[in-house]
Amino acid sequence: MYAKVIKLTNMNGIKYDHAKIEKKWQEKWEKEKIYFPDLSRPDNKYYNLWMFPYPSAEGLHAGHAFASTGSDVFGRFMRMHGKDVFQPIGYDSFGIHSENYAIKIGEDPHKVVRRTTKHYEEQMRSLGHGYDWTHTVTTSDPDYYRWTQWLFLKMWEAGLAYKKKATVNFCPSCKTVLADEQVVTPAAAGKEPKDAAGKSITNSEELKVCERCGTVVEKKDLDQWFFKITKYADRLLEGLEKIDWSTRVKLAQKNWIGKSQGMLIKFETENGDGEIEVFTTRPDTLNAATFIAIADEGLYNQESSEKVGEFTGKYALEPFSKRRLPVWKTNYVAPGYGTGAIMGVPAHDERDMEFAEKYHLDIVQKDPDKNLWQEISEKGFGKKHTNYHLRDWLVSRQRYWGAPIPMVDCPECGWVPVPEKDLPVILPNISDYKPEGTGKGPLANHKEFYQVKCPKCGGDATRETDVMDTFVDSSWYFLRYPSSDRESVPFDGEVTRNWLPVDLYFGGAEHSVLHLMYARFVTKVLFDLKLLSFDEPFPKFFAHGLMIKDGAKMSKSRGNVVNPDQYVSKFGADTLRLYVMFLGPMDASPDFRDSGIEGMQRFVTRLWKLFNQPNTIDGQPSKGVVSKLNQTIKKVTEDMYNFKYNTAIASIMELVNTISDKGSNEEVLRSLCLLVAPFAPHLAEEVWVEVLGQPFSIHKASWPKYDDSKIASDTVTIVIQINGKVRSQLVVGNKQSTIQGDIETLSRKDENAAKWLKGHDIKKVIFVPGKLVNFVV
RNA sequence: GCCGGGGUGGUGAAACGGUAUACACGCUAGGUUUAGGACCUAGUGCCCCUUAAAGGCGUGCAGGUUCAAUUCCUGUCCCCGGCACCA
Repeated sequence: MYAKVIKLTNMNGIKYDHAKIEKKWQEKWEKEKIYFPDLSRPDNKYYNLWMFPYPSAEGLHAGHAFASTGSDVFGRFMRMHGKDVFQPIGYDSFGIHSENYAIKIGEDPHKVVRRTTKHYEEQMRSLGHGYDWTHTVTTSDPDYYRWTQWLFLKMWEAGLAYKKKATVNFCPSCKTVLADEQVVTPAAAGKEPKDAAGKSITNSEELKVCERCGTVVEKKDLDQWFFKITKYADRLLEGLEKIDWSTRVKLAQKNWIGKSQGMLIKFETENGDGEIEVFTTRPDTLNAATFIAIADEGLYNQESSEKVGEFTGKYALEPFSKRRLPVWKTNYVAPGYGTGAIMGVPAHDERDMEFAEKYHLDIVQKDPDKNLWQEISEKGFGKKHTNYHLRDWLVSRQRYWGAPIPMVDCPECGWVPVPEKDLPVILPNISDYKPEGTGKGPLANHKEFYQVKCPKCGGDATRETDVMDTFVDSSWYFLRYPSSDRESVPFDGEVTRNWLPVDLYFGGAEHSVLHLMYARFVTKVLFDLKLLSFDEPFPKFFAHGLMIKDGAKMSKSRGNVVNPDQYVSKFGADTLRLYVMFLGPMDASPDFRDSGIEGMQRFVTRLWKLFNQPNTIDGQPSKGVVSKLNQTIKKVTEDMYNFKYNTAIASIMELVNTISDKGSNEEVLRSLCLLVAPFAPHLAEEVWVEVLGQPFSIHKASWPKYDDSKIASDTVTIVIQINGKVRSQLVVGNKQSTIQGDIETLSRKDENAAKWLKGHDIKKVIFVPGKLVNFVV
């Protein structure tokens, strides 16, 4: 088939028609179902999951392409290792993002989501990802949210869902409450901080804003639904020990859970009219306590950076010595944490010291006494106690675009769950879906929705009009994918047992304490309910970096969002895939630039020409080419497992350079094609089938193996160092390079080295076989 | 403040005890082309030097360990991220 061509010259005539070839194989892959594994046969299962996107109006941007390609490349790599890779995709389509956009353009969110999900699907197909399009999930579909509501009922049955009046975070712009986890620093939100009127705030120090819109949150006392995630605090902490996640993400969760062990200690007030209980992690410093500080909501909410206090006029008694400790109201004690009261120990706590100095309180120097831990509990003054930073998960939202909470408030029976058989509670189509910020959601204006009969007693009752937080939708979606075709259950027992947990979860680190913790919590609850056989959903999670453009995180507000479509149509999906994977390691934050992608296009063209007009040599390729090929297979294979696709591609480029220079044969080209396949699936398939004449499909072919014995090349360069400085080099035979005597002799004969050795005593010789020799003189 | 992750050419980056800058981008010169583009060839850290050879200096900064340090250790500065008056 190949003519004998010595030099790669005059290849300008060969064009790679990416549009035609990519379309051709995308259709063939779908027709032949090569990415649709048979879920009834799980022997070689590999569940490869990328965090599903919320379908925005703008569509996927290049950052999505970077992340999703990273996931897809690994899925292809595993498929070429004989795994039945299940790689599903879906849409996190409920929630404020989609709803706010619908409000902005004045269109029904149902319609908006239908349009945006369609656009996403087209974009993801155009990138050539190996998704199983027969198992997609859309969280705003009644078929899906029916089971989100089912999950709520399970929480209720397990005693883990409750409604309670509490001081909660409220976003005046989104006109809804937020979970603690959704209240973040402006930097984390990636937004300019704004006040309730939408004006930018420049003094952004220590501000807490809405994760969605960047508006400074307010505190309100409202009746809200919570999930008791605090009950799982310890289990969530312990589970971190057994999962393969980066320390960075694990620590973020650990910090968020914020476990601290200490004691609750009671102080009687002076005139015997009560007692004050404090939480402390340092009961051993009780002897040095000089005052009691209690939280004051009013002072606390003033958000003063300086410590402020007011003396209450009361005194509390230190339990052992009965010392009189003044009781102060302050702003530096958090009301919601511990007992909302602390003992002030200026000698052992900087903050207490600052306060004591400001208000001229006593400062007592006493050494800590470890025995106090025991003595306090023996005397009954206090007891050991563990506190957590983690709060219960606030799941209700006074919005429209979410799954209605399936509960009914009956004047006779109290809160009654909607029976499972009556699910889903359909979200009605209404036109007045804008939030009003009255503390009630838009559904509260619709009698036809909330006027119901009590499922228990049949009397008149009121349906809950709040909907669920989007993070409830996404807390269990990975369970639904393999069972998306089941109508009568949220997830099928057998399929779930066979295909879960997820083998590799690929996603952004920004979800460290939101989605990832909620999903772990929900999994543990379902495990306890004996509905799952595992209690960690994602034993391996890889956090990719966030793509940068012009030095800043891509975001619509900055106007630096790159749409991949134009690059797909101009350069093709393969070039774009290779380009974004080549930018840097997957966990870095690559900067997208146009000039780079043109360079990658050159590489793709070179590849295409190399395969179509190869400089084939008759018979066996040189040993140098064989050794380079084996080195490359080894390097690429190792890099793939570490998500260092950039260096994997670099070594493939090196191999291409070597082949261009020294020639190849069909066997070498086949291996090269296989190495390229995960990155450039279309080009590789075209070459594999049409040029190399191999059976369809390369994506089910075996990943090439390397032969250790063929890695070594004929000659090796040995570095000669004198006192650790490189002075010369020797090119010697492979065998000779490991013989110290030979190398020493050759080094002395080497002109350059001899110059440095002349007139010196050699004190020591360090020899690293096959690498270097170092003379110490 | 505490806890993570980082500071390497003009740029993205590689090496992570053993030739610092692989692989690319960009740039310079030459070839090819009617021209441009594309493509091909050569060069490209800094200093000294007409050039080359040879040499010196170079991985934020200052020390240390080692025959040998971007890599290990100590101190320090800066950037990014998480948590935070959480007692």
